[in-house]
Amino acid sequence: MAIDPDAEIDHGAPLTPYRQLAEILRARIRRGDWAPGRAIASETQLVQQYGLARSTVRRAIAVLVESGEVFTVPQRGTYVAEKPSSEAI
Amino acid sequence: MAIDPDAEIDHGAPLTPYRQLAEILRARIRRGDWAPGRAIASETQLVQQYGLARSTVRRAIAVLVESGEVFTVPQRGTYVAEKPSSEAI
DNA sequence: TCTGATTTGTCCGTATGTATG
DNA sequence: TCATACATACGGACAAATCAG
Repeated sequence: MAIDPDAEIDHGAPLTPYRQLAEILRARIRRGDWAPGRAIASETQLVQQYGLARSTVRRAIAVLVESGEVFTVPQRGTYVAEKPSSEAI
Repeated sequence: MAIDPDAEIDHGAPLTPYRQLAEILRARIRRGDWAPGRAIASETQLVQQYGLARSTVRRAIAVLVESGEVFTVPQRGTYVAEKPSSEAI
């Protein structure tokens, strides 16, 4: 059961908003919205797109950083990590 | 993994443009585009070649000045430093 | 001496994005 | 939600010095 990359945040769902967003972003990366090495949407854009607080968006990103799927560069943005065993650039 | 001397600036990359340019210039010097004691391209030329603001170009040059790879002469240009332990002039 | 082109030096303001409270 | 701070990037403007003619 894959998560819908185009899903929206459901504040009434059992899963907390930040976990929902983490799953959505994960699905969007898998779909190819942002290629490895490229920046995902900025925090400001995600705040506007999903109607969440900045702190919530940052928490969602932190989940993906924790799992090594993305990495944040200070004063630059959040980037999709390169796949471990995949085709070279 | 050597940096490509012919690379272009990628504004979407994690590395900031001025750092990218610093690496490119470093690679070009190593390649021999400009010999030790010779002036590298002027700030204006670099602005045109790489599509960056002059302040960004200057910041990139500052990186190389900081590391002693080049030195700037006011109203003259930026020159490639002589190699520390190399053949004399 | 003068003029114009070139080059670096310096400052301004605006915008974006993250970091923090 | 709001505010502030910091780093980065861009664009513009002007100054000062150099050099060629």
